[in-house]
Amino acid sequence: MNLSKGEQTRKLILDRALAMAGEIGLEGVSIGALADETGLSKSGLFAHFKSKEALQLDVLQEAITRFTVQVLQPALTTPRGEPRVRLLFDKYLEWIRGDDARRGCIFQKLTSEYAGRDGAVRDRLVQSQKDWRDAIMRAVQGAIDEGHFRRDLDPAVFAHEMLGIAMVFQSSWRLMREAGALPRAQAIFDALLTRSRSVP
Amino acid sequence: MNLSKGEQTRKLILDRALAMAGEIGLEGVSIGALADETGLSKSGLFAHFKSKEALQLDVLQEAITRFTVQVLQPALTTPRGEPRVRLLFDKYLEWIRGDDARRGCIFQKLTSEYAGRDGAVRDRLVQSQKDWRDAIMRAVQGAIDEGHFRRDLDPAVFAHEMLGIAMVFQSSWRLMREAGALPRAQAIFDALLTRSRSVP
DNA sequence: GGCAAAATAGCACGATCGGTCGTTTTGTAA
DNA sequence: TTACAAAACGACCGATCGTGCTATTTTGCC
Repeated sequence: MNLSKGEQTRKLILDRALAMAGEIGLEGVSIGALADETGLSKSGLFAHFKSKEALQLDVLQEAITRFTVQVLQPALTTPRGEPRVRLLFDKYLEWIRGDDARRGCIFQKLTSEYAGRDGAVRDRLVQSQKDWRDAIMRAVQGAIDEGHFRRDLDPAVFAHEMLGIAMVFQSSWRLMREAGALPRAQAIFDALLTRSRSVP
Repeated sequence: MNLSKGEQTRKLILDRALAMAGEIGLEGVSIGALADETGLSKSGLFAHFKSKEALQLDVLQEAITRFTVQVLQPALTTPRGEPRVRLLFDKYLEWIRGDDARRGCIFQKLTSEYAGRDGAVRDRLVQSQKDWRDAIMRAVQGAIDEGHFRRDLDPAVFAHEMLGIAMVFQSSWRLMREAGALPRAQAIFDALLTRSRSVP
């Protein structure tokens, strides 16, 4: 084990904080509740961060890192073109579905939470969302270059539509708890792919 | 004036609470801050509601009422078919854009806020969102019946796509603050209309 | 104008908020 | 094993949280 005790604890804190933020929002993650969750004392936990905003930024950064590993990196080892676009969407839906620990897409939560605020957290969030959309657009442009997609397809429009499908899926799945949310999202994305393909 | 003093004050409270909820969320609207905002004392304000949850439900109901007036009712006086669908979308974008007092779609905020919770507020929110989607689907079905839209068009899919366009618009407009968000959303919706029309 | 009812204010409560101390325990390297 | 630094602790700060209870003011009706 090459992690010092402090780094271990810090990882644990961020893990729990991420789970909490996914349920009650980032502002809602209080130091006291987080201390209870991790089994630390309030002051002991707080010592790892200079302020609550610094904690929030670290939590957001942790989410960005996990998103990169879980969604973006697998795409790099997938053939350029439509397969890569398709994989990005599939991994994105997986991310939104989450697991036992992390339920729902935390970025969507933070988007609503920080849309009306200012500050470092919002700035970092905006940047991450732009990066994500750019990654989609690059993959789409790749599919155009490969001849999979129509030459007159606008990557920005494709990205917009793909994000829309995912956002409604998140709403249907998490808030409404509809069983048919996933297949419907996949079907609509299939239709988007179909009308994006170049005519043979 | 046919409103009693209490009803007047109550309207004022709900108005300010709605504005606050749009910025910091419904859970974030504290009694104390709301009292300052309205010029009332904390206890004086609290006397209008039995609990904070009751206040939250009343605020949500007020939002639903305003949405009905601003988006749904205008559609009833618009010709059935594609014009009515188009107007629903336009009014919806207007609602999302909001005005000086109410910025952003409060339902989207509440969707993220209450996706992981349980209780009366979530239940009411889910119902309102289902009602809204049903309204879209009815309008689309009307356009199919009028012969404007393809017979094999799935109203649920159309509603899903329309909601997606609006949600990404909200994100682009409110969080990212992109100037081109509105025309892009309108262009994508135009494309959705085009491919939904019946071939003449 | 008087009077009941409604509306609002004042005050206090236990809990929790983010944050700061000084102190004690624990990990680690010599 | 000892010495020192890192980590965690408990107590405490002023402020605010939601929510009671009791006065006091304001309103609307006869």
